[in-house]
Amino acid sequence: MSAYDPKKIEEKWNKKWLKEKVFKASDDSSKPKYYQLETFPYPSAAGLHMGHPKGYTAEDIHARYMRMRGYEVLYTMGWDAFGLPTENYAIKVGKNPKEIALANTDNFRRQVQMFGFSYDWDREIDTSSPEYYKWTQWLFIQLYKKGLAYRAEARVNWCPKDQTVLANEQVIDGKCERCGTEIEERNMEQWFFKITDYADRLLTDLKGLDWPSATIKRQEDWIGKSEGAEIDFELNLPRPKMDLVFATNNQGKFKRMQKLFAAAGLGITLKMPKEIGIANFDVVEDGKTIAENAGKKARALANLTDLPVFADDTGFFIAGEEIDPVTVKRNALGGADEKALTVEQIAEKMQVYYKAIATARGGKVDAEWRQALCFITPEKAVVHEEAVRPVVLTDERHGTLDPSLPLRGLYIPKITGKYPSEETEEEELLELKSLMEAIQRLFTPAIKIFTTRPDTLFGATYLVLAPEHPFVDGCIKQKAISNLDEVAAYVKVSSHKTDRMRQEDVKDKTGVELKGVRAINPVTKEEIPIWVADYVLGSYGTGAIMAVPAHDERDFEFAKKFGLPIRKAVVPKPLIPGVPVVGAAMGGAAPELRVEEELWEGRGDLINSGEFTGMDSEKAKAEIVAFAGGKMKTQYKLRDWSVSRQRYWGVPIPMIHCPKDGIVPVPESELPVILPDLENYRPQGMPPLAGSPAFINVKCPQCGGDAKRDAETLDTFVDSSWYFLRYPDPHNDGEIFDKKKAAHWMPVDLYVIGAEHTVLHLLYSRFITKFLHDEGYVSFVEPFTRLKHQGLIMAADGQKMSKSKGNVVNPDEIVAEFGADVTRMYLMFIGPFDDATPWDAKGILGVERFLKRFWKYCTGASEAKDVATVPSAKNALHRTIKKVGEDIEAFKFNTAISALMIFLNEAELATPPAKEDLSALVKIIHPFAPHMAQELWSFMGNHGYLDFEPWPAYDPALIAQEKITIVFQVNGKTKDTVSVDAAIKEDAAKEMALASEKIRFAIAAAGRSDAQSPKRIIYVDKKLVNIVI
RNA sequence: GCCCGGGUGGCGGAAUGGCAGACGCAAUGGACUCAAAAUCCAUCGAUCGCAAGGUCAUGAGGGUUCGACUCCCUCCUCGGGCACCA
Repeated sequence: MSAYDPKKIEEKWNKKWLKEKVFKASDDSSKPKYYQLETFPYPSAAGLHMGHPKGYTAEDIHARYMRMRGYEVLYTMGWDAFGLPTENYAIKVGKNPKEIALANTDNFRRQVQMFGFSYDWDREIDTSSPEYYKWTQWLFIQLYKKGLAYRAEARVNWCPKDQTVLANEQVIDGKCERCGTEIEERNMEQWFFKITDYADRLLTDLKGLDWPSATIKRQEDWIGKSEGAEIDFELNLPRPKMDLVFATNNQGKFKRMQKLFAAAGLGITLKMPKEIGIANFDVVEDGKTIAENAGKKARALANLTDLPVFADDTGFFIAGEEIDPVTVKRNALGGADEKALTVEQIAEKMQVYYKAIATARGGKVDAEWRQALCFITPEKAVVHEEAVRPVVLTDERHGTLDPSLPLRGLYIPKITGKYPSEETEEEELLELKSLMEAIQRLFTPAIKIFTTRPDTLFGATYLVLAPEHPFVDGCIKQKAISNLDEVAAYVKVSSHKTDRMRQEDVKDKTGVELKGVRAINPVTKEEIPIWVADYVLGSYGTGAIMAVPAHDERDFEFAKKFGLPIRKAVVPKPLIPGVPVVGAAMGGAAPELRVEEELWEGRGDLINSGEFTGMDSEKAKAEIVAFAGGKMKTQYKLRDWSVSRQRYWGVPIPMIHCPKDGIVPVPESELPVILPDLENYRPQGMPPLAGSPAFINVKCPQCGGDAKRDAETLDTFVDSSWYFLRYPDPHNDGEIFDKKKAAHWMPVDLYVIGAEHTVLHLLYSRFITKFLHDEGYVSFVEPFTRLKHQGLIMAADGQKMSKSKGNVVNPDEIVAEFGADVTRMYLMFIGPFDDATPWDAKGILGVERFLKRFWKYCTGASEAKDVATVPSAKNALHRTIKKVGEDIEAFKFNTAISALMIFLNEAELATPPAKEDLSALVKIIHPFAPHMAQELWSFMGNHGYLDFEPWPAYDPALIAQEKITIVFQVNGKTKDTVSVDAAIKEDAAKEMALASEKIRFAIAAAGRSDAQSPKRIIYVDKKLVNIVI
């Protein structure tokens, strides 16, 4: 047998593997499935960098190992080929992006094939191919149909160099993630995906995933859930008298409501539509919820008048399900003729129906009666409110529901115990008290704030509004403040600041007071000033905060700077119960703190807090919120996903803008909307596609009139947020994927991605998966079961590899010099898989030597050494089989390789191996160095591929037979080591220890020459004996 | 500022409560050779000692334990992330 010649054998096996489609994954194998995925690369002009083969080799080792363990492995490759760098590069070299992308993918394919990764190449996908992006477009349309893709004007990040909008996530340190240019902010109309609808599920479903904890943490942080409360601060402004149109044609209802409004003393005159000259007011109540129905009615009327509009709808929540009486009646009657039934009979049928729902939902019949309101202001701002009251379904007026008794009433309101028709006006007002309170709140000038610290409400000494808060704008427009110019100037200055600039001012807060208007602290009833400051963000919460300078560092700084009052509401818990913390405000008066007193942001006991004084601050939160008339509220930092890009090389957005019908999706039968070849695809202040009349001008699919296509393309993160669902069925032209095939292969069992993808790609992919779940396409809610990250390969100097630093190691050169197997193995041996480790040009020599020696050993060219004699390497082999298998599963490839090296070091000293042992050895190195192992396998006279040979089993008995080394210690310090039988017992070990010369010597040296007995002897099984003296 | 990870020989790293430095690189000495490369053998944390052996040592300091790289506290330092989210 000749010497190890990687070039020759690697070419040979790579060709065979490809030609014979050895790694084709079968959709209907009887073997258990295993789906492995790695981030498909962005095929850049630079070719592979060393980080790619590091992650890919790990996956390939795992894939080959799993095949040997009897799994049908789906392991694939594809190209995330759309995107800016390719487009920019194409512009630079004056070629078409498509040409560039094709050349790049060809190069990438050549490179990954050179490494011998065991992909099923028949499933290769390319996001820039119409076959693929047809389904990206289809996905967009599905999201649009569900209201999850919407257009809105928004402040966006604009990269002036790339001439496009970027998602918040693509802005790093105020600069473009791709090109590093400083980002500008602009207001533009954009497409968004409503990922915020999934915020809570994206958070809770993280539990139970086999992901690195840091990645889970980063997802959680990004979603940014905060539990707090919304509290209204009334203003010292008079409540306006006003007319309000009630969106109903029902005279009876109108009269009752009119009386209620009058009785509540709100200064509001309720009018019917016909009173303001609107005769035909009619709306179909087909909303999914009562709030939606109320909204529909209000909106329909609001389009016809400039007066504020009010609409209501009523219904029930029974055992968690919302149902309006109209629906209940329809379902309860089940097609029966209503006119043929008595009122009692209808009531009975309805109650049976209610009961059935309740029983289906776990037997609980407790229910809530709800009245949903919708107000629309003359400025078309929409406000929803709801009044909720528990009711009990009864058979008798005050009894409980017993299925065996005859059914009577429909419901009994809890307070008066009467049917609505029997109530007096006062009683009805009492019943609807919470509703009237909600109305009252709506029409009382107030500012709604969000806080996570409602427990500190008694310490709120001023409010702060974001400069973009509508109230600030209102104050300026209506000239409601005395320092108009000052406020207007401040708002103007901050509107020119980017978020980035605002952040730079963290330590120097600015702001102005709205003079002439004050807010009322809802619990202290004190009038407090209102300020405008850009340290409050308009885009989070309600854009307004209550400032509690004693318990919030930002408010504290602001209060110090502008001389605002600071009042303590919480003091730290006393260390000894009952004894107050020294320095805390004691003994009553003097709630005002001096500025130099420190702030306390932690939990504690309430002070200066009226009836809540003395309570634990955490426990007081909910009670204070209720007391202040606020409500608990959960906020998320997560924002909707902006997906429009004003560039060429991406997926065209499959939407049509019709002057008559508005936005109309391209009919699904007309997909894909092909990205056309353009003469000029450079961005020039507008999306390149807008410059192509042939593309843009189109007939509206709805009315057939002239319309225009959307000229923007999709963020490439959309392409990659579903690609893992395409591999199970990559060539399907009739649907996005076959549900059965997806159900068979998904979810992905193992996903290896770079640490840079821990937020966006994962979040987006999880969102799309959940959406497809909700649409019934997949049954699971999380796409990736187990996740691993590969650490970077750094340059030899410990720096990141970069072209500009000239420290890049080129995979082509390394493979040409050492071969793919050596390169693969060194990438795995270099350090722990998820650590960033520097490339050591000399270090690879060690792996090369090892593989050469391994080759020699297996081909019989190495002679047994005369230096020492190790009778058999069999025990060591079985120990190694165990170790290598366990390490592959745990992604500890460096120690797996080290175990193989240790084995060879020992085996070379032993007698030549038996054939079966040699076979096992070749099998366990195969995942790491598959070309060499396969060549050895065939040299040993075998046919077929190692990938389908079973992974060798180890014999635990052989491992147990091995001698073990046991340690003797005196006072925890090792004094002697002996090799003993693995089956050694405690008594024997202790005896041996006490008999040891070295131990006796050590005991004597420790000054106990009087040979007194040890205080204690500690025995750890198969490890040590420790003699304590 | 806050949150997460790290810090072990000249270097990459191993050991997750039980022999610190596995495995590999580099280095030194030797064998082979006319010579070099390749290969093979030996040494290889510091320190004291002729030696046997001792002492010190896992960023620093404290603690828990029979025993700590490993667990706890304080601090230093490097890397990454978030950054006025109320």
